[in-house]
Amino acid sequence: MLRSHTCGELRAEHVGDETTIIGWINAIRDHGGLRFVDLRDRYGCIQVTVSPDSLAGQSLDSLRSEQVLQVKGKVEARPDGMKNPRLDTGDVEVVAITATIIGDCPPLPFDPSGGDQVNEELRFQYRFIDMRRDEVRQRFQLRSDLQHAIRCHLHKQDFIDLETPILTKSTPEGARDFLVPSRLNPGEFYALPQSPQIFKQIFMVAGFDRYMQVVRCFRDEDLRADRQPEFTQLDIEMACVEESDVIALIEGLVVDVIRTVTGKEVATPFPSFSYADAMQRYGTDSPDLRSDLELVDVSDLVSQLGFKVFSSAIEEGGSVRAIRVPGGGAWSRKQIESLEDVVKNQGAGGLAWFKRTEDGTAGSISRFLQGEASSQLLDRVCMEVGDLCCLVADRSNKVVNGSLSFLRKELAIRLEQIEPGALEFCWVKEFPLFVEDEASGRPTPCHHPFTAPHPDDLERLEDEPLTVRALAYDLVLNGFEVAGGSIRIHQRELQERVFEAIGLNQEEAQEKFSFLLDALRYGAPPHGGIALGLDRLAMVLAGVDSIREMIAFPKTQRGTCLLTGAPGQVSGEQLSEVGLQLEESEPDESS
RNA sequence: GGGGACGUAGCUCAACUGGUUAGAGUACCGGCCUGUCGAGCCGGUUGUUGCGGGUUCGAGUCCCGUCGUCCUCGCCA
Repeated sequence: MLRSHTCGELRAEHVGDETTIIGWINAIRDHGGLRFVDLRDRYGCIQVTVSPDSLAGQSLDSLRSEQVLQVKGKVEARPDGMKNPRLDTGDVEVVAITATIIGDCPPLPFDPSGGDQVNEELRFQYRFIDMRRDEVRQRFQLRSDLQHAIRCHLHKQDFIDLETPILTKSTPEGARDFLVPSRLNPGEFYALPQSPQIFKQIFMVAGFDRYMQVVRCFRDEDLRADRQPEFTQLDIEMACVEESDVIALIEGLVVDVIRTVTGKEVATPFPSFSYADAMQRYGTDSPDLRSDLELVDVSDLVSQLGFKVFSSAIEEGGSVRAIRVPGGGAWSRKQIESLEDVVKNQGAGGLAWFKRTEDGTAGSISRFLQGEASSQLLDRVCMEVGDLCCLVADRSNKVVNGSLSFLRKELAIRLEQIEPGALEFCWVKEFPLFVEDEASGRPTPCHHPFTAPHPDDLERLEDEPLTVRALAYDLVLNGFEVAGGSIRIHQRELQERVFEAIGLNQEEAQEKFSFLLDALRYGAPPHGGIALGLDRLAMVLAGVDSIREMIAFPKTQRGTCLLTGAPGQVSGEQLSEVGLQLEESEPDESS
């Protein structure tokens, strides 16, 4: 070893010992003859003193931040009054006998002590420097601890960790696939997996009745703060289970690993909503329960108020819904009207509002608030004096829900309801099995085509497919979807009925999913599972608001890697080996 | 594909309604300094204002285009 100790481990008990340490120069305080050098590694930071008195005839110039320095010296107690209680190693210091720059470093492209304030572009371009920072190191330590705790927990419960292919087959539906050309089969392509869905079901047929894998997944879709084209899932599948078994397993797992990595206690069972309830009360299928604000449907009451925006929205099949803002009556007109942008961004025409005052109501729609309907409205929304009520009306319930769920988020922030460090889980269940595809008008799977229909709704599968609920469930944390799963179809006949409902005939289904359909014929047990977005969970636990912070080498919004420059061009030879030719990229002359 | 924000010294930012030689902190370089821990003191260097075009007597500032990063809608079974 080139070192005898790490920079974080020296304590008073080491005083008098000889030591050799290696670390990065965190800071230098130069007093002329005497220099203090803070040497840092993964484990901590220690003060080294370098002076002509201590150095064995060596002269040492040009020390600079982030050089890698090897110091041989003696551990000494710091003089009284010179100890640093903010450092774990602050009772001692290393007096250098020799000091050698073993990894030089030019002036830095950015100041690592600048925290997350530094331009993200630079941080990710020089990620090796960025990752030396404490905050960043701690995030990756947390992520590692999380994965370790998950594996321990599941290992103890008899789960087997199995791997699935990265080079696999493109399947229709779902997200866009990343494609990989096949040299041995010119003109044909592998796809990178969007998830190991079918493979894990095949494991169930094989009898590996408790499977887990921490696995990379790939989806070629546009990026977001919480979405990367490659991301990591904790993938789980279990045989001989019902929905409640999967839910119980995940609650136990999540509570255990969060306790292990953060020390926090999370109460179970988690609150649970049907999809319909979640949409009704929060306007979204991933409600953030850190806020207790709820939406209230007032369509039936406001249709009689004589306010045309409301009545015409309802006549056209839409709705009017409200959010009560406790204490919002104190907000200025300007503050309230700034909320309008939030709902307009989601397609709403505008924001209606009123305050309840001592002597009635005030605000944009108060002149319509008269009579019985008006007092019923105040009652239903539970308006008290000093409250504000925000309303959105639209012919599309989707717009009403969407805009109010965004408004709810904004209100929660303004009301300071979002407590730092809070972890509010909930389940959302009974998703629709299908949603209507806007282009074709055809039912298309809401989750994926192997999701089991709710047994109570089976008879409507052919005639009213859009009303059939699924045995599907999402786990939501602080408004982020962190896991999603379902009970799967394990009978080939039912699977064929579902394919039929989404417009896949037997031949097409056979062609696309023969490997699964065949497996289902050869003794498939009932099974179900879930996949948990590990980067996202880690992101919430770390208290950061970008998934990129939890990925060592993340992609930019345009899908490029700032460190490597990927994606890049390849040679003509490489292309021809895989039987590909690039289209001429000619300037667009469509004028 | 749509909407929005940003781009000024290595870094973080400033520069009013267009107006003198584009500033500050920090980093960097030089000098002083043997008990600092955000060390201190003195001095100094650093700019294609992302790029290209336009309007103007005059553009960091206004307009058009373009590139990059971020947020967001669509998209993400």
